[in-house]
Amino acid sequence: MVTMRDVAERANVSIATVSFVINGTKRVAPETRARIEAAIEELNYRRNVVARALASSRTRILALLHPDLESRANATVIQFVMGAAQGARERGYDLVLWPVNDDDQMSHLLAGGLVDGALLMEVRFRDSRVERLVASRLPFTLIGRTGDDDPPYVDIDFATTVHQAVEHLRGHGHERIALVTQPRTGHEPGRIARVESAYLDAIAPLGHPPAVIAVEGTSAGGREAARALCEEFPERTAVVLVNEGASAGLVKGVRALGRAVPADLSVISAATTRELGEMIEPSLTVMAAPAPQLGRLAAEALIDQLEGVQDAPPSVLLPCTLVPGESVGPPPRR
Amino acid sequence: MVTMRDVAERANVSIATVSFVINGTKRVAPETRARIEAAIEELNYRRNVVARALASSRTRILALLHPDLESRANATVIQFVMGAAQGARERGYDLVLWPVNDDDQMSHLLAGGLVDGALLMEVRFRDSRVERLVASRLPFTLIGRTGDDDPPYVDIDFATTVHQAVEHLRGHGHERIALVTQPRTGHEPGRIARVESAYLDAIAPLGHPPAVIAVEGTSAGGREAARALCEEFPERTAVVLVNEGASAGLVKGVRALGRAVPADLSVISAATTRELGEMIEPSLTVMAAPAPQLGRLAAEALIDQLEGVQDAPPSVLLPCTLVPGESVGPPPRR
DNA sequence: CTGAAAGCGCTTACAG
DNA sequence: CTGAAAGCGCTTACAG
Repeated sequence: MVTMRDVAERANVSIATVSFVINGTKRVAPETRARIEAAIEELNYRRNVVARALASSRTRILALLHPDLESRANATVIQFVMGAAQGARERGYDLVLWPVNDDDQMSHLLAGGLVDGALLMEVRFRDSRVERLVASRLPFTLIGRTGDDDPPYVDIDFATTVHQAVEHLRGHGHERIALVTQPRTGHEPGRIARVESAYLDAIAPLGHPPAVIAVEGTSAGGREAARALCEEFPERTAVVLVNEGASAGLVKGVRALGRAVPADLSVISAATTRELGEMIEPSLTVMAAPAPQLGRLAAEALIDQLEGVQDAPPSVLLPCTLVPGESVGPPPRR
Repeated sequence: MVTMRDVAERANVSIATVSFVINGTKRVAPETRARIEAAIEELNYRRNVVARALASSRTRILALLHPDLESRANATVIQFVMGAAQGARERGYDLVLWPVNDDDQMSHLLAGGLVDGALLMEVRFRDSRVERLVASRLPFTLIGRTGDDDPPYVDIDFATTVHQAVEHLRGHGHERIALVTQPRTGHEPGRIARVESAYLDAIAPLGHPPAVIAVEGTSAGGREAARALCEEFPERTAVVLVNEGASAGLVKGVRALGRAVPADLSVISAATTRELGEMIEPSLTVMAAPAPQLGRLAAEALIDQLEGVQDAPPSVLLPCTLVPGESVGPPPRR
């Protein structure tokens, strides 16, 4: 292994000077710099990142803390992860995956000193992991939000997204619009509450009572939502989904119950990928999640924080993008 | 920050002894050990992983080298990634994501000394990255295979999988079976060739000429395959897909051309997730890829290699699992 | 069974 | 503008 000492010897300088040149931390005479750069080139030297980390007490590694995604990983999640990895890499950072199940394990990892900061996925309304993170004194950025006065976060702008979805349906003449979300368990993702209130807000001017259906993010959940829609809310002419995993099941379920999409029921699925929309028959109108961008922004926001960049917005909110498919049409005549 | 020195002082021993206790590398008198463990507990000490890495020249970090997956990430890929992360973590290793586009960047990263070994995804038939990896002298495991005499790898057993798919269709009475794969570009994934030859092998006893259709792994690709099937190979009564991304498009396309699934054409999609099958209408019969297991096995194989574990099988091949849906039935009467 | 000490390969005040 | 030296927090022969 070629070390900084080898380079220093070849260039007839001290290792300190080599370090200054590599890091650009101090001005070095042009001739000296040239000698050092030549030596680096000739020896094909690469600075050892571990030694650098120990000496500078900065590892330039970020952790992505996430629950077990092996099973229920949806398409937006991977886009998010890859966006974060890409964003970190471009700034010279590495991203480690930390599948953590319990808070103790998380604290343990955090205390090891491997990472300079953390990205926390799937943030829930009251999230004990956030407390642990705060206690660890490690800088971090949330993906999603907890309560109101939040630490730095990036998130989908669900309020705007839901409003636009409702607006799109209104533009087609719909007035009785249902919402399909996920169940609010003790530790629901913070977004459920936000989505619901945005929905209530958006349909208020229409003068019809709300219809909220919460089901698991699975095909079975989607079919259950279809049944609820047809039986409990038969007057609804359109539905907004904020439940990626249930989207396909809902459409299949609705059609299995003898109702056509969009002739009898218009469907719009928010916070999913355009690819999902294309897979379903009829092609689903979706609001595509800005997952890759959010992943990248999350990494960048954290790095800005670590490097003390000024004027960096502490938090970012991005809406989804409407991608019209064939699942929205005019409401049926009665 | 609490260091090993703090622990040593409190327990009245040298830091060497603390190290022996923590790592279990040398026997230590029970009383001494107890004192040290108590001190660790009281001070809530955690060994610094960076210092350990530098001193032991083992970082216990693995790299996952992958192409840009931001856009075309399919469901099996994320399962694979998460499986690898999980497997590494359970053995006390960390997994960093390295989105690498060009070989130089890869060599550069490899030379930094951050990782003890690498996992290479999406291996192609002739893959220059493998050469770089060999040149770096870093241990690695491939996901997928290149040519014949391969370095250690884990892969889907495509031969067995395709045979089983054909067998399943034969069990339903099909004899004219087509194959849909991906295009063989200059750098095709190594699996395409394997899949094709397994297919040729499996249908040989049926006595009908092969029908191979290669399309992109997208909805558009799937529709193109549907057209090719209906127009160029109208006598085929069943199709085996080894093209996750084209699966939905193929079914939609076939139905759009007025042919029913499975009444006119039976469809089986290999190396995908069961979730994908459920999303499509009619529910697709799939051969579910053992992606989470393969990810885990890849990490474990690499770690075994790093730790010099004996009797560890150098390479692993796992077939997919049949998950019956509603897309396979008897061939149409003519 | 335990300790003193060298060393891993860098960074960073400090001095000149 | 450059260098000598301390130090980051561990591991690991070596000695006793």
